Amino acid sequence: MSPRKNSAVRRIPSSTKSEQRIKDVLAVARDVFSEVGYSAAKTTDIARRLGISEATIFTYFNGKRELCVRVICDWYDGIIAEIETGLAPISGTREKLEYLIHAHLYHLMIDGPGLCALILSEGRAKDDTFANEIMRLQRRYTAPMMRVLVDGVAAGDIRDDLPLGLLRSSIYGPMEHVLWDGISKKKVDIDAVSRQLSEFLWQALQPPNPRFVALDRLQRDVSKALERFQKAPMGKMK
Amino acid sequence: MSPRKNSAVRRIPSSTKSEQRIKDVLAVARDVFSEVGYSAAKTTDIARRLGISEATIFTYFNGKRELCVRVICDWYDGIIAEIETGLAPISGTREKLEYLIHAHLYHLMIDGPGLCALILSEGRAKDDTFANEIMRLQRRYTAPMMRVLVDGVAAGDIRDDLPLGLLRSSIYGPMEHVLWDGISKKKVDIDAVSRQLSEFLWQALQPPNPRFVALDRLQRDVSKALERFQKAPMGKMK
Amino acid sequence: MSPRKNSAVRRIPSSTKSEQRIKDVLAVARDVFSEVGYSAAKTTDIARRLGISEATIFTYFNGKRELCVRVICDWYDGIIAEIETGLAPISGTREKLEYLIHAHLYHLMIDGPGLCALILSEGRAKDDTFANEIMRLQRRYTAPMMRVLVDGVAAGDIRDDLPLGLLRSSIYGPMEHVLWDGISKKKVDIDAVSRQLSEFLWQALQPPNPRFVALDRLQRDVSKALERFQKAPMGKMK
Amino acid sequence: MSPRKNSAVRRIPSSTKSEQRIKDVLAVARDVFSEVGYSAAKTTDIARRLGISEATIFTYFNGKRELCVRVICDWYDGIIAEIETGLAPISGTREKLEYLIHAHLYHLMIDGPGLCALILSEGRAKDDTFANEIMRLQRRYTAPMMRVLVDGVAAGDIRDDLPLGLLRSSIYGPMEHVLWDGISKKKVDIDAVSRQLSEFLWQALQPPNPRFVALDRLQRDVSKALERFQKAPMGKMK
DNA sequence: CATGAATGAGAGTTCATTCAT
DNA sequence: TATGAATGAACTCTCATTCAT
Repeated sequence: MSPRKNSAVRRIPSSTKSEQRIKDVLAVARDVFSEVGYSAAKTTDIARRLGISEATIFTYFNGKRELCVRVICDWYDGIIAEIETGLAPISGTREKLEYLIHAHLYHLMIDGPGLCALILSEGRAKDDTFANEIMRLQRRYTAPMMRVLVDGVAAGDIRDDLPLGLLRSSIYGPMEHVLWDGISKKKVDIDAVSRQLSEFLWQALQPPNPRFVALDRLQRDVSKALERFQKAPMGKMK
Repeated sequence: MSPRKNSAVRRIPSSTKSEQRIKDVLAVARDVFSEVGYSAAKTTDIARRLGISEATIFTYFNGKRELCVRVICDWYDGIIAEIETGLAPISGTREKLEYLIHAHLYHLMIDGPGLCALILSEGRAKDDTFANEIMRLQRRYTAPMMRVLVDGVAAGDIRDDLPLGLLRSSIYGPMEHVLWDGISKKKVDIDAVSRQLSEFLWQALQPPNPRFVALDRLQRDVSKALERFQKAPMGKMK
Repeated sequence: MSPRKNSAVRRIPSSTKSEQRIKDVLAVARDVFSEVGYSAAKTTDIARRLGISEATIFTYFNGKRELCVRVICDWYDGIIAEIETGLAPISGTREKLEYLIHAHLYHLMIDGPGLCALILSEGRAKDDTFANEIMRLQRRYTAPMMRVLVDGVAAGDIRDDLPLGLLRSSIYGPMEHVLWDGISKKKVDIDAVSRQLSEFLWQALQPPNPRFVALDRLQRDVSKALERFQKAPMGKMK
Repeated sequence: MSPRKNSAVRRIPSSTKSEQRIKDVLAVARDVFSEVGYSAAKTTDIARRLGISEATIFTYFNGKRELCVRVICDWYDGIIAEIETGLAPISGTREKLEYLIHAHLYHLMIDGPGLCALILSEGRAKDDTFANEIMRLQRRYTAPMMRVLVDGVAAGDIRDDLPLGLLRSSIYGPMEHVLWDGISKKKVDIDAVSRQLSEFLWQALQPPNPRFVALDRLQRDVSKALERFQKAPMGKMK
């Protein structure tokens, strides 16, 4: 707790004023990182936008990297809180799913693709102690959705024949793509897309009607058999 | 194919030896870019791994950017060719879908997520002429899948009540996520996952049984009504 | 004078200390550019002579080019001011001419031929926005002389049968050559040379005595006629 | 004479074919050096224009510098020869002067300002053994003009009260300026300019009429005296 | 003799970071 | 506490030059 200088701890200030400074810096840093990505972001730029000296930033943060981590963490924290709050009063598996989809699209759309890309690219920085931090947050972030799925499975609303991880990927994956598309296009109608997507996914998440599955299986087998037959040599069939 | 002519025309290598060099450089460059991303990749590093001088790299490529573009293009070209070849003899909407899913997972799994992230993050370089190149390739890459979807819709195999773009996102999105997960884990059973995923997606892609949809609607409406009722003030109903 | 705003805006130094640094850098840069010319000058060298880091130079100037421009501009500015001040109290066309000649030789002799050559060779940098700057300064620099010539012509002190541009060249040209010679030789007696040169030029600038001109013309015509006659074939003149 | 490799001598080839090669290289090199100056000229560029390998150039010349020297020397040699030939049949001091002025302007105008600047800037390369070479050529180049001046003085056509060096500078200086101006402007009418310039200079070169000189002196003295008088304090003149 | 290929030795520039004040 | 000033350490890219073939 005594003031060290060599390694990690340096953040001494704690007054109210300082806290405000930190918030200001984080806010601007978020903008900058979002706009241009981690490596193209310049501390000079952040300082200039704030109208303060570059050195001041380093008074509060141990470096660009740490600053970036804080930005990402704060962003996650905020969204997680909001989503959890919003989810609480909702009941019904499908309703919850739709809410989560809408919320995800909404927040990422608002905060822009910059942060999204930032997290994606910076999430993998091999050597780093800070990829962990992000992973932890990601787990926390997806936790509500996972609970919805688990509960849905337990209640029989959701099929139990596929691994949960795959389901999760099948929900968040499309959304990321949609967001990605959204960058180039003018606008994405979030309400419409989230409704369509949740319908699409809901259909996929239904416990498959065994009859249908069997039929489907039959159709495929017959089809394959037929194909094999047609390709077979016509040879000596006397 | 023909000796490059597009940009500031450096020297003009074309012999067998040169071509080998180019291949070598591209191979190593692909590794490096995949591992650390565009801006963290150092030409120094590429040269050192090859055991050649940095200058040699610049003899064959007009700069880091061009090198990176070539890496990405070559990678795409290779995969596109393979996938198109593999798809040709397959018939049946569902079979084609499954093949494409499997192929996508397979190739990206092999080449690692690095390239994937590379393309994703470098695809958005605001000002650049080279985002175009990537976009073109991406379109070419997804073309077969799009054709399968279109044909499937025409044949009545696939629902026509959702925009094609959303379907595309709903197919490639999950795969990306799966691949992303695959990095941390040791191994992903590609065969299993692609089977599961295509089943999941197939169910979602079915033209919804009108009866089911209606039932679903009914269930939701009743559910909501019930909820509203339960939340209503119990007040003066004597 | 005000904090620079023109180009890509690096940091914004303005205190007394910074101004001193800027002056120091400019002084050394002037030396280096003068000694070896623009492209042979190395920023490393400038930094080493100052005993500072190369990076420090780039803190104050946006690049080698800008630095060079500043050097040239400052040099011009200084001399222009001095010359204009010195010229003011002088009256008489011939006296003004002699003063300007002396001042030009004096300043350029002191500052060495390096800067002269620098301006000459860098003045023509085809594509550049900075050739303009130099042209503007050159016009300002020669303005006093031009006024003297114009006034002299008006007053009848100076001949009006030759284009002003030619007169200007005929005045500055010899001086440049004299300076050029001055490099190799140890010393040039500026006072003597400027007296001789102004006498020489004064004679040339006189409105030519029509009588003399006519005589001169006659002499030449006769001379030519004679020559033609002597070269003519002696043939059949019996 | 045995083949060395370490130092200067390397030019082994001497067949007719080789000589052609050398000429070709020199021709192209002249173009390139003229166009962009010494340091911006690239051996690559020269080679490419010739359609040969860079290495070939180095087979014939020991380096860029040497190549440049050869270009300059050859250029001087050519012009010197032409001028001397052209001068021979001309008689009359003034006629000779006019011829030399015209020839100088003509050749430098044709070969462009590039070579001119090249010589000017490269003439001063402090350490170099090759500035000498150029100086020697320059002396040879101006020799005819010097002889004209000397003879003119002897014949009483040209004033003898000024140092020859000054006269030379007063002749070549204006021409250089005129050429320099000629770059920016579209065209210079060489015939007109050389006529005007030689008239101007001729008047300046005349032995000054002693009567005129005396008058001039008188005028100046009186003028100065007057001025002094006017500036004098008006004080106690009772 | 000509050259394809490779490179050493820098050049200018950038930027996160430090530190005395 | 806040900062003006300075910089070390890299980075991408250039080019005259060499040398085995």
